[in-house]
Amino acid sequence: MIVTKAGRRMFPTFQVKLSGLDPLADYVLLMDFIPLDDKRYRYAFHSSSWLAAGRADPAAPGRVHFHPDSPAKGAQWMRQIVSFDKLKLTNNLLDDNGHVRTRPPGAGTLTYLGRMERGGGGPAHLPPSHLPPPHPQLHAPLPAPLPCRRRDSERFAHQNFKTFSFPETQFMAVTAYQNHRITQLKIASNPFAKGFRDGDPEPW
Amino acid sequence: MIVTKAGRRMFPTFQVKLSGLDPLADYVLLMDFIPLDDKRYRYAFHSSSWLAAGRADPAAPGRVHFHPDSPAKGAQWMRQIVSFDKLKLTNNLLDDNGHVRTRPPGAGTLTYLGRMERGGGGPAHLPPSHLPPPHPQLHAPLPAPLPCRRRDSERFAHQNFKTFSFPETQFMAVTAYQNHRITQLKIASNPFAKGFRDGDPEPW
DNA sequence: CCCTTTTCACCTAGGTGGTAAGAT
DNA sequence: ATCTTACCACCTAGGTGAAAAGGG
Repeated sequence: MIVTKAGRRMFPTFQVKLSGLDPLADYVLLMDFIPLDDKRYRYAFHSSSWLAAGRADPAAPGRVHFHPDSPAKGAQWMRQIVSFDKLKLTNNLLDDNGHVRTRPPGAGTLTYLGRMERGGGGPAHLPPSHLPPPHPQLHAPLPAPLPCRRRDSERFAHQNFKTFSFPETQFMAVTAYQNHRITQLKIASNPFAKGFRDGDPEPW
Repeated sequence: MIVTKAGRRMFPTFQVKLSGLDPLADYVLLMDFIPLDDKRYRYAFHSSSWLAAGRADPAAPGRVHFHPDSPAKGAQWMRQIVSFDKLKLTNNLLDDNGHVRTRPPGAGTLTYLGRMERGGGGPAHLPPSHLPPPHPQLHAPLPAPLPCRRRDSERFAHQNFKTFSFPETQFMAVTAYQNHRITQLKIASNPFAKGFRDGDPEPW
């Protein structure tokens, strides 16, 4: 994924379909990102692969992205696919513009994973001792006590929530694409990059 | 205001600054429109004025527009000006696309007034016997019982809310502008109509 | 040298009133 | 005759990767 100072959307967007919620209970849905390890990577063009190259910067505080519809009833969340298309990735440690979200310090080459959470919110980032998680898993949200709106929610943490992560959502965070095939895949599939397409439609 | 089948934004946007709320309580903010009378109007070009011309269609059920940030804490509402810029006016009696909102039946010439409400929501339209209100007033919201999210809120009505209306927010709903000076005012002030401006900037 | 930031042309997405055609 | 709809050119607003410029 491209990461910028102003914040860049993920593509494709992280989307989930929820089931098993209490239709009448209120839920807050949120997402954060966990480094798969504490290494820094470098792309080796000759072998077309990522090579470990030193340690990553010390654990960034790790921010949390609340789904804008939070809080909402379980019935509302389950009605249709929940899309985190407003989420943006940034490498700016300061600037916390509204929905702009997490990424680690300087190096643009850490492996990340979308993690969806629930509950009061809070510093949902796992303590460094938990890293790296062997296999990212996806967990699902639970009902919460009612007074939970954004800010207020951030007090409660690590209680009454389930976390889910998906291995297939791993990605490399970069400030510029390293692999030309990734670039072409994005150009071919992201509507906003249509201006860079040439010729043959949709072989993806 | 122009009113279309697909829904048209108001311009200028209805905005309010709130004070006196309980910072920690949850509030739902909503808005609806009340005909100033039950007459139908026709624009007389020769006198440049609106003339009453028969009765309006029977009271349309009158829909309600919930501010998208609802519910939120009083502190959140008071932090900055609350803008209803997502609100749209429509003359389509059926089609209730998300945020699209009220307007009466056929005639595009009724006088309306933005009315902001609070509480469970519900059929906030006043019964016909209350029409026309002599002078539209603006009322302010009150704290509500917690489980209030959109749909669920619509059960509760006429309880625990205050209504405010402003005389200066009266307008004529039309399907096409009748008064050329209104057209020019909109073109001069609405950024999206910049394409129709010619020459001199901002004499408004 | 490698990585990041800035700027840009080119898109998507959607809000304007004008205009002509349609509806009653 | 009057009101409404559908379509249009022209905007705002913002999401793309490319390319050039900047920084350690």
